[in-house]
Amino acid sequence: MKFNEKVYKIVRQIPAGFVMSYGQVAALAGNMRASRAAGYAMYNCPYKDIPCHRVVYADGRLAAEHFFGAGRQKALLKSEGITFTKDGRADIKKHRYKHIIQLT
DNA sequence: AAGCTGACGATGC
DNA sequence: CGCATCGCCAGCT
Repeated sequence: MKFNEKVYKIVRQIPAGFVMSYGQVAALAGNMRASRAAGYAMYNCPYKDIPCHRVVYADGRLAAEHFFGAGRQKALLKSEGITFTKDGRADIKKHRYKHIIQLT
């Protein structure tokens, strides 16, 4: 299975109300340093059932508005219960999903 | 087969 | 704390 496929399966299993960093996804996909590759995988976005909006930067920042539209990702996350700091970052400290994810 | 690219992350200043 | 730089890895051309 390709790295990208793993990434998709992982991201797809992130429950609403939680977020994961690209690096976290990459780690679960097999390579802790492949955060960029994980982002590349998201860029492909082959399936629409992938909650790619729940994947954020390690520091809680959201992806560039260019991909989701102005404030789109933030709105989605907020609607799922994610809280934000005044800096505009997702409160990843509280909502980071740290459970094991199955790749099957 | 080789090089280029990018939804990243850690460090340095 | 914000900005700049370097290093990383998988995929694409």
